Amino acid sequence: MHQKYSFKAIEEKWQNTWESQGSYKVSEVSGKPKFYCLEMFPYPSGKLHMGHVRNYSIGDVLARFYRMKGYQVLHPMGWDAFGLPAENAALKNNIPPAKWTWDNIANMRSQLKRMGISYDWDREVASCHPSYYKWTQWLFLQFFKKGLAYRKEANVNWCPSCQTVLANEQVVGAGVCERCSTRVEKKNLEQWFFKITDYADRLLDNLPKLTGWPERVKVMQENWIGRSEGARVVFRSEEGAELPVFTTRPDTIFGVTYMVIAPEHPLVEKLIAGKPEAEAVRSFVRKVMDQDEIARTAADTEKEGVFTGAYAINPLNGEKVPIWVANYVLLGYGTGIVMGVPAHDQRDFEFARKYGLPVRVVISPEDVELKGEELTEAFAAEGYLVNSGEFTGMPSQEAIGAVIRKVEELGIGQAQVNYRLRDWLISRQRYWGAPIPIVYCEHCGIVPVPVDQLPVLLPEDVRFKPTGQSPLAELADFVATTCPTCGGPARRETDTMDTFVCSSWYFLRYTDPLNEQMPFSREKADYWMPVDQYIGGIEHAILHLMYARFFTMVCYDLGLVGFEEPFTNLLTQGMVTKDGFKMSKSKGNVVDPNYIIDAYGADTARLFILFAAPPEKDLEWSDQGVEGCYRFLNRVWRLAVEIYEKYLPVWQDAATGALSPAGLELHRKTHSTIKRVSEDIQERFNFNTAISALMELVNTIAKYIAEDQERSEPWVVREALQSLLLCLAPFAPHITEEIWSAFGFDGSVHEQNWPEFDPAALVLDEVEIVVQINGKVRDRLLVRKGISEAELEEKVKALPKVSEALNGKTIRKLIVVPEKLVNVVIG
RNA sequence: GCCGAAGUGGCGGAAUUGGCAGACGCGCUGGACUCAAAAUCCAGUGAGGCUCAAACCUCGUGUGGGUUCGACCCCCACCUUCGGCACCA
Repeated sequence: MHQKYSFKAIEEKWQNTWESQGSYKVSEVSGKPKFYCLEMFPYPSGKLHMGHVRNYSIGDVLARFYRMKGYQVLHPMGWDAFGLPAENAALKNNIPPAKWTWDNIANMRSQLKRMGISYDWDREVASCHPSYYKWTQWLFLQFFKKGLAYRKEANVNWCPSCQTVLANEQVVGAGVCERCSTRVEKKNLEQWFFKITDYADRLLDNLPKLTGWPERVKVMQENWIGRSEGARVVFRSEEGAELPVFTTRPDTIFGVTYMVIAPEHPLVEKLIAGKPEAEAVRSFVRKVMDQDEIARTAADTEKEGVFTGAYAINPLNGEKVPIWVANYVLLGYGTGIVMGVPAHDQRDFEFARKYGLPVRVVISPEDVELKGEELTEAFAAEGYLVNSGEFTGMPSQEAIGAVIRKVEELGIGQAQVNYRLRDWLISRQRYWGAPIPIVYCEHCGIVPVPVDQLPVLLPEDVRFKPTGQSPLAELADFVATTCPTCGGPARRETDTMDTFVCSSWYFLRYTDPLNEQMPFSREKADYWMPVDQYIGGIEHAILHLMYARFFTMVCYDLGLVGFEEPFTNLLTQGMVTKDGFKMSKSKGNVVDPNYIIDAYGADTARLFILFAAPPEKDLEWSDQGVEGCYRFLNRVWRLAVEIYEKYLPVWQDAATGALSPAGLELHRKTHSTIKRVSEDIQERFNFNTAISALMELVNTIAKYIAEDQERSEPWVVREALQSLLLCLAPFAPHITEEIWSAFGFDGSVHEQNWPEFDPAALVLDEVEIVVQINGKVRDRLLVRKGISEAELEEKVKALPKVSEALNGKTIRKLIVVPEKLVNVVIG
């Protein structure tokens, strides 16, 4: 063995060997358990960043671990390759987006290879390749056939910087674009949508079954879906126009003192027709519409409204109440009309007080009488009905059902569930995406491109000007086509699909990446799926993770797969920060993975990033911490060299005779380390503590060989070294492979069975008992294992510390925790 | 405002879930090796008190209470930080 740890030579050597031997290629094997380990595929921005390094290091530990555990491990990598940066780069540098993207992919692929991640590169996919987006388009057509892809005009989010529309999920924070943080505007446009709302219930109901998902991700999805149960009740205006409302509190219907309609509601014009208030209402509506959507929907925006001059009739008590228009009612939720119950809804309360509308109490707590005029805030809790006709006296829970039955009887309403979730807007007015496979024909209307004409290829000779229209629209050759149905002249859809569509099914393609007949075969998908461990950033908690679930459910309904949920276990890794901030160019705190690999090697980079923090937490980058990990690997190397020189000539496989105390301790440490590392990887994902256990083992081995003069029990050292290499292999694959091979051990370290610990090795003859007096540690006692409780108590009582503390007082109580602790309670 | 997560040495973090707080690593201090430095190795390292030294004692896991023989861990109230949602009827 070389005296020096030459990481560069070692890493290159083994990466080449693994590649030429196809070490990580995998196929289906019946009768062997499978493990699908998946990291979120990256956008090919050009360079790996530390977040990627962290993501893929975590995945690789698991992939290598489960391989050693005897699983068929599917561990693929690919590229989420459509998207705006390619177009922006094209504009800036005059490079075609395709070239820019493929160059970036080549660059990042070679970086990943330098990391030594165990991917099956034969399964690599790129969402911008026609062999992939052909199937994205195919899936779109399946959605279309099922009525799950449709076109409609809607008031949609528009990012003026990206010059395209966005899905609701892509508007974040205070109404800014998820990509570029530009403030999003609203536009009325005709667009393509996926009917994700049809799946709202299933997306919600399955959440509790996802026991391997972090609670917070599930909560975020639950909030996003925003299910609320209530009733739809149709009020009527005096003139007879239907005014349906959605309410979660039908029990408060006798407390309605006014109605509110959203300013942009189409009924507004009808209501004010011929009324003296008409002009005032119109000018109010204009004012609200001019207001920024974001400002208008903020919770702290002042509630404002005007009376329309029209009245509605409460269908339950026949009462006539005024209809108002107000900014706090949104057209997009429920029916866009709200029944105003100021006594029992805080928003209605504020509005009513401002405009002097009556506040009528219809729900009362058990022992207090509320008075509308005296309330300072709405009473929104449950209680008993008052002033509510035949329902008076009912508890509100019961009344909800009773009122619903009543309106059903009257034929003016029914129970209804409402969702916050909106349909997914998927069309984008941009070039670098999968073309939507649709043709518009003057005679036949919207016509899907027949499957045998897929893919609709993305033309490459395109000029870029972000104009708010897809650049494809300017390509006459692309636009002009013939109708697949009637053969007449037709025009192609020029919008492309949201890149989140492409990433909603890539995990299925990995299971069968070369299939030319189908996006994937059901057989292969059912073999590998669901993903056993998915790893990625928390930023996808709603977006990608909900879309992917939706796609999988649709595929299930289409009979393409035999499972509804794609990801059994989800690990959301924390950010990599430096100086307390997320690494970013603008902050100037970026650490380049290339630099770290050049200076210390991939093994050190991987080890540090896994050691510095548990995976779910944010990780603060530390150059000194990297040094520490580099030192550790050097220590491992020197230790191996020393063992090679001193022990290799006297190796023995098996135990002979009884071990010395030091040998026994090393043996025990070896097995406790195996136990610890196995549990930390498999059950807790605590790679940091697994690594610290390995550091302890190295320290113990070093101490042992420094003191071992006779070398009469070399098998203990051999066992310790082999176990160390095997347990370290998933974290630092190159150095362990090199040492394993230098010692002439069989095959590749990565193809060995994961070591099993021997419980017998962990058994101690003697255990240290902590002795507490009144709960405070006062002494320790070494006793033989299996000592009787009575004998232990005697020994404890005999301790000088105990008699000293006793000093005339009595022992009140003696708590004994077997093999651990005795607490003497003195009083 | 609502929901959720987190607060432990100089720093990153341990404590396998109610039983020795601070594992492991970084940093720092002292020592060995060296002409010197780097590298490496050894020892020490929560705060305070007492002591020549050791022994020993007190305090200590965001704050204040509580439960318990015993609390970083459980309960109640609060503070701070970070995320998500936010006029959703």
